[in-house]
Formats: sequence, C-alpha cells, structure tokens
Amino acid sequence: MPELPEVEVVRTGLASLLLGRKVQSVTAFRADLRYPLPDFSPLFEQKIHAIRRRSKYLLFDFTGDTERGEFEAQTLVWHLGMTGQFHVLPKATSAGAHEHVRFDFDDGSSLRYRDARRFGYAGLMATNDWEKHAWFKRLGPEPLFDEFDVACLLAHCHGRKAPIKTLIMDAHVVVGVGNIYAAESLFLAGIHPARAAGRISKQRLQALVDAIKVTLAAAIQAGGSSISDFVQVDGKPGYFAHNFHVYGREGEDCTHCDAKIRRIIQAGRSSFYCPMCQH
DNA sequence: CTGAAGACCTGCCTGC
DNA sequence: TGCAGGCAGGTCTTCA
Repeated sequence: MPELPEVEVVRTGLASLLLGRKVQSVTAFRADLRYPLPDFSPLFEQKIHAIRRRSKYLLFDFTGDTERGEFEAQTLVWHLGMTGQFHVLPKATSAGAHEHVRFDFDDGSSLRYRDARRFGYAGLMATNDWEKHAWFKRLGPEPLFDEFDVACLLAHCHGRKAPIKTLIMDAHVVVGVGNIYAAESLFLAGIHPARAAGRISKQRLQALVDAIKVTLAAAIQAGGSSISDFVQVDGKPGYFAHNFHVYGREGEDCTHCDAKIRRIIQAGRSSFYCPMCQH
C-alpha cells in the first residue's frame, strides 16, 4: 500500500481518532509478520499521546504513566510493508481477513492491523532513543523538509553510475520516495529513469528535488493514492491515482506530447516514462 | 565500496 | 471452469 504520502494520510487519520486513548489490551493473532512481533505488554494502561512519522514508519508515542506507576516512555514503531492497513473500529466488530494484531482502548474502540502479504513489521522501543535503532540510524532526510535540497542530492549522485530512479528510491539518499512517486517525479523533472545519476546537471537535479516535493505534497493533499488496496483509516479511498502522468500507463498517450508511455524493468521493478519528454 | 538480483508472502488479473 | 504465470506500493541480504 504505502509510500510516504499514504503513510502520512494514515498518520493523520489515526491521530484524529486515537490521541488520549488508553490501551486496555493487545492481542497478536500470530507471533510474527516480517519479523517477530514485540511483547506488547508494556503498553497496558498507557495512553497514546502523539502519533508521528519518520520515513514510512509510523511512531506511536505512549505516556509511560499508568495507575501502576511510572514507566520509561515507549514508542511503538510500525512499518506497513506493502499491504499493511490500520482501521479503527468498535471493539465488537469481528476480525477481518488477515487481521494480525488488535489494540483495545478504554473508549470502546479498537485499532486493527491487517496485512495480507505480511511484509509489515513492528517494534517497541524507548521514546528517547528510537532514532538509534538500526531501522532509523542511517536514513536520509525527509523529502519535504529543507534538509533535502540539491546540494544533498548532488553529493549522493556524484560519480554514481546507478540509474537516477534507483538512487532516489534509496532511503539512505532520501526517504519516502517509492516506485510510484519516483516515476511521477522523474516525469515532472523531464529526466529519464535509466539516466546515470552522476551524469545529470545540478540544474536538472534541482528540478528533480522540486518535483519530488511537489509530487509528494500533492499526493498528501489528495489523501494518498488509490492504487489497488489503499484505503484511509475510515475506509475511504485515496484519490491521487487520478493524477498519474506515467505510473501504470504503459502504451497510453503521454499527457504532454504525442508519444506513448513506456515500461522498463529496473532493479526488478517496473518503471514508466515518456520517451519524448524524459531524457 | 558499488550495483544487480533474489528473498520474504499472498492475492489478483490475464491468458490459455 | 481451472490453472499457470506474471505482477503488485518495501526493504533487506547476498553475490559478483
């Protein structure tokens, strides 16, 4: 399901429903997803006081403050993989297909995690040092922050023969750019996805930085992409798919010229581009 | 170090 | 209708 915009839309939806909720119980219906699930028992009686995002990870911050006493504040880290979904439903609602974990709260609601392919994963870590965890310590900048700029991208591209598309999808370079938005950003910037990263001018890399920011921001604004099974927390679909210029449009007309959109395989993934507009 | 390929797992669509 | 094959948004590991 998710690239950065989808995760951000899920984060907003969950925050609107779950802040201040106290955990009554957590049930895991299996021992692992991609990795073994953590022991959730430290979260018992704790309240969610913030829901944040870093890269494509959701971070649920708990208070550490319960009737049993004070505990070190914990952060529940969750990655949705390809098909993970969170839904907030009344406790009485029966489990759906592929529902692997549920959190029951004090107000009668429950948070359900569903994930058909089980590429998702979760971890529980101390709030004051989650950034030191292996999942985070080598991540690149957030694409929508000022820290991601042309100087940063240029430094990673220098001397690299790897295709630019592979490079912008590398989380050590910049986080959150997945297969869909990489394709869309490269189209906007007029850069061919197979072009060697080290052979692109600073000016064109600047255009790419701008295109990534514009593309991701527009997708968040639109409520995420409705590709396949992406749904928001309340079950409504995202709408960004209606705005795709190249992704999933092999053989169709380019939106800017008379050429047909092409598909190639890079690093085992489909890449879509316009042979006239991108070089 | 770099870059490519395979691995994880299930569902859905296409074509025979 | 049934079934094989290809494909899917992400990351991590392995190999040359």
